[in-house]
Amino acid sequence: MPTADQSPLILVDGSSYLFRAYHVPYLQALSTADGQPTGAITGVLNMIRSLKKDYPNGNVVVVFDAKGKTFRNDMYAEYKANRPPMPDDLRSQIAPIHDIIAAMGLPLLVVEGVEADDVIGTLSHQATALGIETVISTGDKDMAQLVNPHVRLINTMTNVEMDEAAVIEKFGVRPDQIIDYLALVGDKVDNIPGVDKCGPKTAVKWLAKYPSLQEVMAHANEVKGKVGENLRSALAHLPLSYELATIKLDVELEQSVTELKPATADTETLRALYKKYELRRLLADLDKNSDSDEQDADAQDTAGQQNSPEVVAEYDIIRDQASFNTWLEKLNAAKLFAFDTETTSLDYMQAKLVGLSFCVEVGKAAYVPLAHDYADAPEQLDLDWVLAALKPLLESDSVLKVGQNLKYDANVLSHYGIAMQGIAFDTMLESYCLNSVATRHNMDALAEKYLGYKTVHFEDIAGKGAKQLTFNQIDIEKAGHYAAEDADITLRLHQAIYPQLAKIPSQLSVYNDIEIPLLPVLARMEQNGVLIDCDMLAQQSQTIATRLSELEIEAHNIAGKSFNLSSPKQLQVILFEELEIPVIKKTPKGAPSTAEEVLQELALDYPLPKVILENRGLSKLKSTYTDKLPLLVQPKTNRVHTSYHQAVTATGRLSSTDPNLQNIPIRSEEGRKIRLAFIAPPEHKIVAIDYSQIELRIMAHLSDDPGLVKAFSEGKDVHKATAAEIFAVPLDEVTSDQRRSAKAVNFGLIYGMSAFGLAKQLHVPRHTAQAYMDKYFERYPNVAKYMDDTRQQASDDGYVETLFGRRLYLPDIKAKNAMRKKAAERAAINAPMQGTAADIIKKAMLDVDAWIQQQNDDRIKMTMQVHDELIFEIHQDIVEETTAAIVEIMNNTVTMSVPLIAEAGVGDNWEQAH
DNA sequence: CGGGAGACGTA
DNA sequence: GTACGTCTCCCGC
Repeated sequence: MPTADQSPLILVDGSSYLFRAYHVPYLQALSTADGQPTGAITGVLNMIRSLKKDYPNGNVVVVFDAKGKTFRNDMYAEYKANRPPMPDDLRSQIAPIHDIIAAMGLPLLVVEGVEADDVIGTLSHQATALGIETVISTGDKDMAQLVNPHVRLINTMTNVEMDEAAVIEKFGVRPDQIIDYLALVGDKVDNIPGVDKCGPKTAVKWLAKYPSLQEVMAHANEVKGKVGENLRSALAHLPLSYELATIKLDVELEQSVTELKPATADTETLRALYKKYELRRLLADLDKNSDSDEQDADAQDTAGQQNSPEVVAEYDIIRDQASFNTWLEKLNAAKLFAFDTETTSLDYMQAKLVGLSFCVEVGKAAYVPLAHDYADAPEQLDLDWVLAALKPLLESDSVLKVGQNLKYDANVLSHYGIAMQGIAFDTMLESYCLNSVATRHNMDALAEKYLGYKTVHFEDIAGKGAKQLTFNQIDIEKAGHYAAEDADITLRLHQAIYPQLAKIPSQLSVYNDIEIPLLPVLARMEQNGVLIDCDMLAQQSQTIATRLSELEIEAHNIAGKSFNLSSPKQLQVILFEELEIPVIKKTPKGAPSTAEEVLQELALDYPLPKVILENRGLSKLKSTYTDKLPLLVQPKTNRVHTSYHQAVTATGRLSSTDPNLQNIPIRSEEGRKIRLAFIAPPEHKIVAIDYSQIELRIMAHLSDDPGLVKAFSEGKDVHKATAAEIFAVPLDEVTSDQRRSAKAVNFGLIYGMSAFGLAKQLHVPRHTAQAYMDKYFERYPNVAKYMDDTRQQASDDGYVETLFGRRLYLPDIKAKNAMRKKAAERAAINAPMQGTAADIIKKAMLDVDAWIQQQNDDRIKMTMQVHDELIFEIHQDIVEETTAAIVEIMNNTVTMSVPLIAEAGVGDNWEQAH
């Protein structure tokens, strides 16, 4: 039985047929006895009927233009200005058509502000992304721009089908050149200006010589004769014509393509409507077929419940060349397939490939075991042979892949000489962009949330703990089911999540324009790794160890007994019970706190806290950094390779683990020394470039506060400027203490602070902190307004957004618990700033990486990202010009109402580079 | 052996 | 006051 996913999508351009049917002479004559014209109704309905006959499996969706102006009128007031208003006898037929289509149970879309073309473009674009075949039924030649291997046109009135080859035959240009063609030729009816005297022949001639409108325009001077002059004088308006001729692919729709499913026909309403409009043939059909029609509708409805976990799965385990070749052909023919690797380790640097799984069509997946090596493991296909056969496919840009965390698979495959391309979709990132906090984004959680399906867990087949097997030790049958299911589930998840994402253009663009392109960039950075001076760290560990034992003896002496300095619980007893030191603060669970700030304060009056503080700081440094980092050096590369996690944080930041390179010490003197061990290879320099005050600049931009914008635009020291405002003193009389307070206020604002929090931070009374804040909001009123608006938006919509439309949902914003609600409000204030900063540096990474790729010079490597900072290794011979170029790219990544400033440091190690 | 608590490293 | 990851201790399985 064919699954729902195979049924083609039939998009009907209702408006195009409406006009054409209206002008057909024999239809014009039709009307009801009381004079209501019905020719257009009949024409459109006949056409839908014939489509349903030609595509019995088809999922028919009908789209009409909405009344009123569209965005094209905003772009160009003259758009369609020559069109006469719609005749009344046509207008009166629209509502009946809509009613009848609705009663038939067909999805009907009428979207204001755009044309039917744009809705169709968007739906066909979504369908292509999901691997769904699409047929667009239209009489409009402009739609030829939408044709691709999976989208074709059918003119139902002439019965002419048009695929890519047919477009080339009819127009003489490829589908992707149709917009260029239309812009050059222009359109009298729609009032789109082209090039005078340039008709189809000339446009084709030009586009054969130069591949795009842009190129034609670039070479306008080479075109001779009168038409050449016309081309040159059209240069100014051609971009507009191009825009007007471009069908939108990202219209915001209430329902995504997979949600548009037929409902059961409302036979009674349909009968009444057919009677009313005297559509005798349709009425006769309805009575004749009423039973079977309803059955059809039911059958379609059931099939429409996609992603049902009940669908019988066919999982192949491929161990012979013939079956493999059959699958290879399937993959080659597919526009999109899901893909997963099975390996021996979660660590992409250590992982050895054990098998591969694929899925082209939901419910049908294959596992290719390659390196199962338990006793009695059956013979498997040769790993090198399989990889060689798959290499062209995996490296093809035009065969699209979907996976779950493909960065991992790409990293593993890179060690087998395969540079994956065509990474088009990643379900982990889809879920993350849709809602970063609704769920974790691992496959098990996604399958449960989006498919209601419990997957086989790795632990179910491998066991857990020290006895856990690695994948190569697992029985091929068990492993095959698990692995094939992973590929199958991945495709199902994609079909479930992507359409939801596609409904919101800004979220789709965060996915398509930031996260997906960032994936290979992060993979490259991870592969690059960073160079560590292990000897230096070992020496530091030695020094710290000596000091730690001194401190331990000292602490035991003061306490009068031996205890574990790193046990907060034992320390509590010593400090607050035995030494009877007063309790300053309690932990959330109610125990007396021994946190740093408490010990700092106690250190003024007692000797032990000071010793503990130094001990804690040093033991953290030793265990987390000086001892640990050398253990993480990969023998293969002699470098440390972190993992950047792209789907972890609520706000859009990256995170880093194994090791976390984003919390290497910098604040304390001893801590900073660890950065001395982050070194450059011979003849290279470490270059660190960070965005100065990026979050405050974003606050200035988002709030559009004149005072704050001015301070940044004039390149002032913004904390000093803030101090001058708060304390009402001239700029050059601001004391360092005032500047420090102002800085705390600025940071506090980014964190959604209260006067209480500020008071604690600054060690001033609450009313003093309140006075600072009042004064601040008085001097920067738009900041106050922005904060209020943000809180309001969070409360109204349940989410806040970054400048680029990345959303953070805040379910707690409606919490009954006041603490949680307040916390959600602070997160709401912080997220747009932290998140926009994350978006910006991600975009900068894309730009910088693209530039580095273009240089094609392996003396330039991007190695780390630390939220507002990028770190590079650059050869000493080119360090100056390369650094300048990267700074320039980072400064111009986005344009805001305040300048974005990147500052570079160069050195032999990370410490020097600061 | 797993996981919570408490502490502390970063932006 | 925001956002993270990792360490140790220590309880309970």
